[in-house]
Amino acid sequence: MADNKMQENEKVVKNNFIHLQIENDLKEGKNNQRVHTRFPPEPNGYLHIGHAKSICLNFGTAEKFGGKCNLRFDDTNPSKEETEYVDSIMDDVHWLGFDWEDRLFYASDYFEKLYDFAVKLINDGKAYVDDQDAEVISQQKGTPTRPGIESPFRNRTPEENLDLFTRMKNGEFNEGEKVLRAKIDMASPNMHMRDPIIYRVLKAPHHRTGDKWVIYPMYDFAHGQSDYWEGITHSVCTLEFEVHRPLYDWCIDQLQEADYRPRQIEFARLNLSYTVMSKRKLLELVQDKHVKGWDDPRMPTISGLRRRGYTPESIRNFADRIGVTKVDGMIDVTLLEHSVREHLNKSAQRVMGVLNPLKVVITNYPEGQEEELDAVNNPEDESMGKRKVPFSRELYIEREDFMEDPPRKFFRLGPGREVRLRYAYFITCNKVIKNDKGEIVELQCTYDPASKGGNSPDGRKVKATLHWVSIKHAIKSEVRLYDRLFTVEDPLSVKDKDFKEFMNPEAYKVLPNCYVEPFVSQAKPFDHFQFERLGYFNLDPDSGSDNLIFNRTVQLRDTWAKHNK
RNA sequence: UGACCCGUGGUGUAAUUGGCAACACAACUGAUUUUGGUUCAGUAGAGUCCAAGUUCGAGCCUUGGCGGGUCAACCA
Repeated sequence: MADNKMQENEKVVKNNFIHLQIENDLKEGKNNQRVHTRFPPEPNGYLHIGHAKSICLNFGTAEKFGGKCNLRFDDTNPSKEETEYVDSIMDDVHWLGFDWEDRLFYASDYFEKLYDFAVKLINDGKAYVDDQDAEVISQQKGTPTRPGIESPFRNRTPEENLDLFTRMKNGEFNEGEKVLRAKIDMASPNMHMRDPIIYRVLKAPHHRTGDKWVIYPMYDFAHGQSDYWEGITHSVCTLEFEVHRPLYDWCIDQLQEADYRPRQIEFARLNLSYTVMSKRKLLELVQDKHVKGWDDPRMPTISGLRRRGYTPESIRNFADRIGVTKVDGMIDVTLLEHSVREHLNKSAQRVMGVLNPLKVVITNYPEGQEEELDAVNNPEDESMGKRKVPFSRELYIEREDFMEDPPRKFFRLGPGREVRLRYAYFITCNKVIKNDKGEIVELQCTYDPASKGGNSPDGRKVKATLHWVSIKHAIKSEVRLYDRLFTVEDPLSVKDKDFKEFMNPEAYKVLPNCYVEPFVSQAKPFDHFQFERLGYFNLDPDSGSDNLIFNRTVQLRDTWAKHNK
């Protein structure tokens, strides 16, 4: 009883400072007790693990308070945005396990309303058309420590402004020739309040509106209004928008019909050790073909992680574990890796595989004889059942599992040693056969028929249990092994130009001659398996029967090194 | 020499809103184990950036320092 309650409590999403603020707003009766969030990606790339944090936060928060969460594409810059990205983003959000139902929006849905709103600002004398070019405007803006100076076009009449803005809309001006600016305060200590540009001429086709528009609103001008029109109550974004908040609020203030106020709340974006997350850099990796695409398993994108073998549950658990604060820190990847291991350890089927085969002949096992042995699919979950594994005279074991001259703490096979073949028999190594080059090519062993299933009736113990496959029955397969893409612990410290120098050359390896149990061939894409001492793997959905080995390798290698000291 | 934000073990988050700092990851030790996995038991590690102040009592409040971050795109 008490235990049940404890477990329930553990499942409840951890409170964070945003939840506390919302509870407070609710207590004060704000927004008619509504909680409505949104996830607003710009469709200019694939979503990555950092976005997953935001998705879990926004959708999770809505869920927690019985509210709603919209998906809105912030598509106000047609030069960078593509439909491919829109599609992938929708796939990824769904895959993570969240649903916007019928609340799919685009900032481009509001182009008309945004235009009308800009006209209203002009009529109110709160916006003006500036004829100066980007460089001049930038210079007049001043610096963070020095106030700006006013544009000579700042005091045009509303009539003149309206005429010019209309002509901007009609395509009479070229890019860069004219912009619409909000008239706020050139002396403000906040750079964003120094007459920010709210509309610019951009003669690029938009992925949804085509060439209907040649002027596009800027982020600051579009975001708050979009929030308002969608009924968003809590507009959660990352820390770098903190200084934009006064402008966000200013825009809302101009909405005279405003019957409620969306509120911007900022949190720290995710920084992960050994992980490059900048969209610009990821795009570069894709464009320069350092990886095979946005969903390459080496990428920190959600689709990359998915192909890498990560489960949605594990990513959601990770997001919950790291919490939400305004502290700009660096989270250790091991926490992410722990989250998958935790989930996969419960859900992955165990199967035997040999990545680097070494032939073993059981000399006292009759030639031509075969048998099927029982193997459990998951020792921690009996409901996952059993399978039959074929056994015969000639087997492969992992080359790493044998050492001719074993060091002190090596427990596995060596000359004269006895080990267990998992689910099969005890075997003892009697003879090592080498080729001309002195390489070990075969091991001759004897088995103990009495130890069938893996236990000896005399109670004899062995120190190691090995994976194996029957050569005749095993399926030969190409296996791809993945490791961390980058070698720097703090990728943020690396200069933009140099980041590729820190790519890990070992991050991707193809192992051509691997062997797995026949059982694997029955698997479906995204079924997860676990190999002894190699970690989890899953079938790659995009290349037929190839396998991906998933990331525990490094850890286990380290473990062995430690024991070997 | 501006504005805004942040500062708790190695890392990330907590601390009943002022009551002697907890949890997870990582590390280490030991036990169990038909995966050197898992599981279990345990150890170590911060006195909360610093300094004053208020208070019986401060990680939480005040002031002043120090340190870090963000902002000067017709990007989001």
